[in-house]
Amino acid sequence: MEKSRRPADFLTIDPSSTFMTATSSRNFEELPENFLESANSPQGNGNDGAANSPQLASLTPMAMSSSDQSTSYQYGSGLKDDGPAGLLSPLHLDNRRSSATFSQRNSGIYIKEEDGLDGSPPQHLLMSSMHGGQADLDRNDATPPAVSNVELASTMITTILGDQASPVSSSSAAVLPPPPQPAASIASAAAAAAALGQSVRRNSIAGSLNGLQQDLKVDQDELGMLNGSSSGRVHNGDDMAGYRYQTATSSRVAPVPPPKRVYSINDANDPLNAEIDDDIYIDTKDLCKRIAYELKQHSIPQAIFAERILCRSQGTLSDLLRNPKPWNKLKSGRETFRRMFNWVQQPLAMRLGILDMYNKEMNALEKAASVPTGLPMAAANGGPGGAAAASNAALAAQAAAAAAAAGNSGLSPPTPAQNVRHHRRSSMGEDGQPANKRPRLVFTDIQKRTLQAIFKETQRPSREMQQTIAEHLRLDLSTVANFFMNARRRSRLSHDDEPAPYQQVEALLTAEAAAAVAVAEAEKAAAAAAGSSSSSPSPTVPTHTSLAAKPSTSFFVVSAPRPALSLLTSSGLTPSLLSPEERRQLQQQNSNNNTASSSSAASSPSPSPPSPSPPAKHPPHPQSLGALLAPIMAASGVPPQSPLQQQRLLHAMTKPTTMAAALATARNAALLAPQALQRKVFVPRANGSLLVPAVRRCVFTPVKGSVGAAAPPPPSLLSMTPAQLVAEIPQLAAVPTQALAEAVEALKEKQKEEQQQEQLQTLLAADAAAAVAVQSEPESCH
DNA sequence: TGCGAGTCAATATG
DNA sequence: CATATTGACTCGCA
Repeated sequence: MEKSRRPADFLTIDPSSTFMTATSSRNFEELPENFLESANSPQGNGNDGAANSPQLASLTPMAMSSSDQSTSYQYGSGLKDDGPAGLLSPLHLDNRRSSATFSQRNSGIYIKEEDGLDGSPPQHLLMSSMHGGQADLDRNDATPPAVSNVELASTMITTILGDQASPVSSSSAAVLPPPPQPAASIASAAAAAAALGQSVRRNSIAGSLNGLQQDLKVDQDELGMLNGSSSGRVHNGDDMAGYRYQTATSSRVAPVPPPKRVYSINDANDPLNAEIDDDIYIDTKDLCKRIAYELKQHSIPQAIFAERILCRSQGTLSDLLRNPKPWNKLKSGRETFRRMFNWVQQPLAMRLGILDMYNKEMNALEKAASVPTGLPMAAANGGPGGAAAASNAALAAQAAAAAAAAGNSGLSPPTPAQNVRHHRRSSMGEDGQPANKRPRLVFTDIQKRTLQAIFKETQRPSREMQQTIAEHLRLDLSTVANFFMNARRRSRLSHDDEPAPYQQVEALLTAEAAAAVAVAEAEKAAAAAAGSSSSSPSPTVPTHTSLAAKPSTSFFVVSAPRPALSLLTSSGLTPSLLSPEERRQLQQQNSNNNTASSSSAASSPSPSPPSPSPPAKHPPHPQSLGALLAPIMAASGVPPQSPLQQQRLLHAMTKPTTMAAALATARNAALLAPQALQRKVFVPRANGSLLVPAVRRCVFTPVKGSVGAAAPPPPSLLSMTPAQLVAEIPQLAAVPTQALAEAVEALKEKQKEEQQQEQLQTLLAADAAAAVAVQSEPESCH
């Protein structure tokens, strides 16, 4: 498995120590349905990972209370062996109290100084602040409201960090005017804390790390205690009032000109831009779970988080959260996950504060006077339970503080993706004139079905084929190209769970399983007929007992997938891709000009497109299912099948495999019990890999080779091995095995292409009428 | 130039 | 209203 990661490089999130705690049962309803499952999966289980890989690092659990002491707190110094670059140095805190200690010892952000930033060696700052109260804040149903802690915590922070923060000067805390309100003091404290972290990082104050850690240790312990017991409140009971006030104050305080949303590519001041060592492997899956949890926990809308933390759109975030690519597969996309990671590493107050900071920034930018500045998260704090309100009050204050800090500490907006669109095509013209805002194209059902069906057959159709498709579906070529591009990528994405290396294989979709098996069957039959193979081949490795010695001469199939049959019949690869309703509609619509309708009314809509510009190049093929099958039946001698069987046959026949496969399918389909499709066969890969049975796809691995000198064998022979071919056609004995094999493969390829094209024609023709009918709606495709 | 990656942002959907 | 979907766009790379 390529997924196997070097333990040392595996940075995962320990669900058990983060949101998978006894925190509260109420949380579970907000968690992904498979949350427990996944959280306890080996991959996601920090404990397991920790056990197996002592260097495995996990996300710091924050805002969590748990008696679980066995966190995957593995920021061992050995995590990295490149000396000073030891990312993620551990925060060694004692565990006096379970909840507080737990979060304490795991909290802190780990920032790696960039090597080239200031010339100093990479340094790592362990910044941690008032998250002592996080546990309580989050555990709002199990702990008395931790309210006044804010003040105490702030004081504490100020005391502990203030003096270190002061030297920061340059960009952050020093800029802060004396806060006029008590709340502001909190803000300044937080600002100091934040600034400290940044300054430390910025200045690479490596030496201060140890001392700071010590201080933080004490600080956190105390904070934790304080937070866990006190009940006062800095201000009155109006959390949001206080918060808003704070926000407003900080806004005033920081007369920073509306920071044009200019993105710094790499702002060293931004903790979210903290570098993550290349050797670190972030478990994006867990990260996303964690993020999703955090967002829900604090009622942070995706849009807010996406825009203010990640500088991405809501849709992007949603997509990432739902379909995170493995870290090792990410390229520039790591940036986004890195920010997520860094954000989640922050103390709770900081996390929320940053959000607010960006919020304010945005407000200033957009002059959205109507937009309340309050915390986006749990603003109304309808959060479950009254305790939540209380704790969130404290939280809000902290957040406000952090916000103030962040807002004045030079925190920069997120780093933009290198390839984000910088100019929206839908840009409003001057004076709000809605510039040519072409409505977004939405494929019609027919278009989509057709495209998807084709995609199943050919993930990468040739340019010509795309052109044909575009013509038939009345779409732009670019649209078709985009579709396949997107489909490929998203298909790839959705299959990321599968063994990646195998995806490099010329992967063909499910229905091929039938043909694949048929091929095997045909081979077997041929072999038997030729009398060459004395004994029946192994059920799992049909006919290929002798092929091990010459793997290049043949192909195997990997795992005929279980769902093959059902997919075969439902994949829509029938002459019509229409639903029954659609068929009815079309039959009605076409009843007028539909004179020579196909014989099979049930499955064949009128193929004659009444379009003004019919695709002359590709005249429709009024073929019914029966008509399509007839030749096959005749050729194979297979008696008429049930409709379902016919569909299977047709499907198999139209697969982009070889005609041999189709014929073999036809010949054997009747004999093939559904179980037959579950047989396992194997594909010898160049790298020796094999697909596992669970793989959904059936894979052919045709041998690449030049066309040999051998005469083209009949289609049904293409599925044979050279030995079988020779047995079948003695004349071929003179042909070298290798040449024979190559010739066969070349022919297969050729036939495959031809059939793809034919199939496409059929497909398109069959749906032409429907497509036209549907597309003739006012929407028009282009 | 074509493709893939990463996104945006309009729309769907719940 | 929040989240999910998805066609199209931009950028980097081979």
